[in-house]
Amino acid sequence: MPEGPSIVILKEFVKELNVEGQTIRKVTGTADLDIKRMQNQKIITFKTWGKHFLICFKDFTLRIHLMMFGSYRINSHKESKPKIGFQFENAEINFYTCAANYIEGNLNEVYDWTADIMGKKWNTKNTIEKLKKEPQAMVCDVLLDQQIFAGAGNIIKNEVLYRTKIQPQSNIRALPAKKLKELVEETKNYAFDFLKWKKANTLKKHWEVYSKKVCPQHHKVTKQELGKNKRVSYYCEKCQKQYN
DNA sequence: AAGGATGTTGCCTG
DNA sequence: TCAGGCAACATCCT
Repeated sequence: MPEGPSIVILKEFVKELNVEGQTIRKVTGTADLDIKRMQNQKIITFKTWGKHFLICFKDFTLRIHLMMFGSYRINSHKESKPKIGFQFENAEINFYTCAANYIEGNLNEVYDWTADIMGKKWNTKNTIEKLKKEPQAMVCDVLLDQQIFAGAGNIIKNEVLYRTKIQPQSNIRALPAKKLKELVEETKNYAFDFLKWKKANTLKKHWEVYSKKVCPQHHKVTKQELGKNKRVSYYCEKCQKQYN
């Protein structure tokens, strides 16, 4: 489910319900949280930041993270009890297998909106500045750093590195300025391609290295756990260059 | 059909 | 003491 673009799709679906400004009739669920707090409260709006789905109330916000296995149903439900579910006068939203937490006060004090790769305030220059502060970092690590590329996940990481022809172990400091800029710009470009393909149900079809055995040039794809986080990197040793 | 994976947190250990 | 490692969470696809 996750990665930023999928959360944007969730937000778009939810906004179509036109429940912003409406009062929640009933909140149900197994979440370890004071869920009754939201009952009879008016929803101001829905937002996203990276992989976070945000339900905003007057003085607080509910943050939902779908993690690896999360799912949701709109105007329907699964057989299992939702982790958290909302009933409106004419609509229903249910979330399963997610992490839910309250954020108190002003969201702008919690979130750096310029970090969200799907957001309006995201910008190349700002992101390059952040990257330059971590010259020793590997590109496979920074692409998963939510403070820099909020919303990027392992699919985006691998596909962007293939597009930009950079091997995942490369260090930031070793990338020529032009290449660094390309890396940053392509992350946003790929994220929006991801959004478009996900909506069309054709995302997997467009994978060039992620979960693939061969790249589009018919070279063998290397699969390796790399970086601080030991997440899997898929890359082509022939098409992608190692910088260091 | 067992194994792996689009993610993150927090506990345990050396 | 604290950073790093790793389990936990929980579901669906291959």
